Amino acid sequence: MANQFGERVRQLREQQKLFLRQVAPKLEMDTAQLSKIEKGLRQVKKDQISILSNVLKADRNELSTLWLADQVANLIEGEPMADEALKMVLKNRKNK
Amino acid sequence: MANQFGERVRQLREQQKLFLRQVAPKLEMDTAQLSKIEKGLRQVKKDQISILSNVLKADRNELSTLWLADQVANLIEGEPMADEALKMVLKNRKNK
DNA sequence: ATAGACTTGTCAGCTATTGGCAAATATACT
DNA sequence: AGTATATTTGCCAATAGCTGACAAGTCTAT
Repeated sequence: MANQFGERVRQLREQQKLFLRQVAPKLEMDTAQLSKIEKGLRQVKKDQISILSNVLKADRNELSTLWLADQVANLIEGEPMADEALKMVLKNRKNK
Repeated sequence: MANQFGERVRQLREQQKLFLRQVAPKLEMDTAQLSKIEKGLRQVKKDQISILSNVLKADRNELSTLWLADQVANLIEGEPMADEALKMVLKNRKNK
């Protein structure tokens, strides 16, 4: 299961030398939840992504992109027609 | 909301000159449900896709691809970082 | 062994989705 | 007009899936 988002959050948090205990309250959750988010076992809410990027002094677009890429990757994982479907989506997007 | 899958199903069903009433029972559902599926208001189950492609004499891969493309399109719709995320997913897939 | 950081498990409560039916609408035919 | 057939829409109980909250667990260092 793709979890680039959670891994990056952990990396950023450790770079800032912050503990789960320090970050979790900013998101109004406990350390257990944040731990699961970093491990990809729980979903983060979209509005929590911008809070996270503030607390971790990260680029909001970077985190949003990683989060979305994980969603897509999980959706298509194990799907034989994944490549064709992705190409189709890209093609349809360009026609706009 | 993307619904290439449902539109194609309807097209195929009409080409085969079949009524909802004739197709729905093969999927163990009523006409209302199948109608909603064709309109993209309800999800079809994956194992129903192959049944549909048999009944409608269609290519299972084509329908699977359309279905998956819809899922992805709905997931990323309205997301500012959609293009970057899609590119990231494609790039990660190639490294395998 | 105590403390601190993180992880894991559980589960009630919440939310979203589904299945099934009934009623409404649309279209065609007499 | 009315009748018949096809499709659509609305509703809601049942189900499935997810979340929040807490407790208990592991791991590491002192």
